[in-house]
Amino acid sequence: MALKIYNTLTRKKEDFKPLHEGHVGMYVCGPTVYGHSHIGHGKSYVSFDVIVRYLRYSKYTVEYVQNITDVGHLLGDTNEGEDRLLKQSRLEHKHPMEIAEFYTRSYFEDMDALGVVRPDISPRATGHIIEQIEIIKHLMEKGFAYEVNGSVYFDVSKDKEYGKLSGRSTEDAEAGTRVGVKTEKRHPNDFALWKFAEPEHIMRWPSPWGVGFPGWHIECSAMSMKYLGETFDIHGGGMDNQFPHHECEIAQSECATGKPFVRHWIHNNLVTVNGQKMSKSLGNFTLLKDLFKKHDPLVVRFFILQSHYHSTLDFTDEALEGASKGYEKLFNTVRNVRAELKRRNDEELPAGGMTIDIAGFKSQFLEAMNDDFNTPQAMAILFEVAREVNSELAEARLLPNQMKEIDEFFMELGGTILGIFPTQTDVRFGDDGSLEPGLVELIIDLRNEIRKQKLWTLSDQIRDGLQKLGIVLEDKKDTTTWKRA
RNA sequence: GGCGCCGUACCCAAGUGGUAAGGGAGAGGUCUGCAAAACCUUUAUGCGGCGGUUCGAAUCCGUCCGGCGCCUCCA
Repeated sequence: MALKIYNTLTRKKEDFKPLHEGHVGMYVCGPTVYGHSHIGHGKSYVSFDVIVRYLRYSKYTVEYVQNITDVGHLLGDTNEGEDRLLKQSRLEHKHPMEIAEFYTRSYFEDMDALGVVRPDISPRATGHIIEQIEIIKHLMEKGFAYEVNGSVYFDVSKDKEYGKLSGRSTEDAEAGTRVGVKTEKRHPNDFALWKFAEPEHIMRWPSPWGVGFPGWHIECSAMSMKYLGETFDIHGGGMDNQFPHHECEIAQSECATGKPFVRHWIHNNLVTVNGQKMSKSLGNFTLLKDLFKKHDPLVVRFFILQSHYHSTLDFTDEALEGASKGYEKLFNTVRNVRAELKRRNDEELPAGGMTIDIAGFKSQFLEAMNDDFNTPQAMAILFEVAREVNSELAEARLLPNQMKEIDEFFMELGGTILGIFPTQTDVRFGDDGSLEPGLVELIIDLRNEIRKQKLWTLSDQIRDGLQKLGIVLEDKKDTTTWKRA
């Protein structure tokens, strides 16, 4: 079954066909680094991470580029706006580059925790000023841009296709423009490619039009095309960037090269908090670092993937609690299979007798993923398998080779593709190479001797004591398992 | 005003023409020294309301109601 992806450009689910067979060039708009990442970043980059992981699983070679915006762009295309990075640097009394560096590290820290695989290239906007100027020069030469007082603007009226992504005409946009705003632009929809720098503007570069800094949209065109070519396969980003950002990217890129810019546009939907829009201007955003204090980052990842990337996701305590319990249940199964496998690894038993159709479930899972990355559907499959496995496990009916097959199923689909299970040596598996597992197992053995003698008070005392240390014991039919709380 | 999205059980959430996945919570049961975990049963004759197309619609069309997003920085 072929992979289908919803394409914002055509508003249809399409068969995915890369430009060059077996290879995918993918660009996703990265963060502007002037603050810690919030749950919106989490949803966005986890969603695209699964897309990259799945493409790679599907045997594509993926070149994944995600920019770091370290130029603080103006709030709007007029001169009265304020540079966000500069504002933050003033607040923190640090050089803008130090601000950018600090929050870039913070960003990667949070993404690492969420299990997001790092992009192949994380280009910085400030490192590609020359490339940006080159595109602007082309646009000037071709008559798509004009200069006013040291700033350069894209002339929207010259681009007949402007509006094809967002589906809005320039007339529509004009009707919604506030009146009374003074501008040096010829048309309200024209956007800045290069801005003249006032003396107090710290981040500044020389250009053919004087000292200034690049406009907001041009960096993505410059960096994506530099690393992926003038036409590439997938461009992703948040729905809020569909207009004007991506519309402008298309305009300036296609007018500069005369070639189609992007084949598939993928937009992930936004996050709400308790039913309300989360935005910087409303100031109600939840930082990932704060959320991680209450929930395991992998639970957050699980929660995100439990809804489709194209749907809005409402962060409420109740929903997150539910996700946490669900994750615990699923992961318990994975952990128990692993533990049981380890315990009985040496047994030589005849194969066969497997009543769980692992191959069938696997193809159902892949079918869900092929249908525009339907992760909620895919995760439902994992739960169905877990239920059957738990059943068999409780009756001790599984043989080591069968458990191995189940373990591989979970690690491949839940681990490699969805990234919701940690790697095998993770502390969550109680197997991180420390002394602890051996000690706990020794205590369990001793306690089971005590239980044979029916010394319940003492055995409960041991269990409670371990509980306080964060070790949870579970007495099963003929064995006792443990996990970290 | 323009463009667009959504409305599925107490909560979260799949399902785009064939008779309602999955998770959480609740109820009952099994197992168990207890606890925990797990398993089984159960919880929407109905998918915002009303019309229409169809043998058949949560799914398509119309309309109304309700919620939201973009049009200004944001993933």
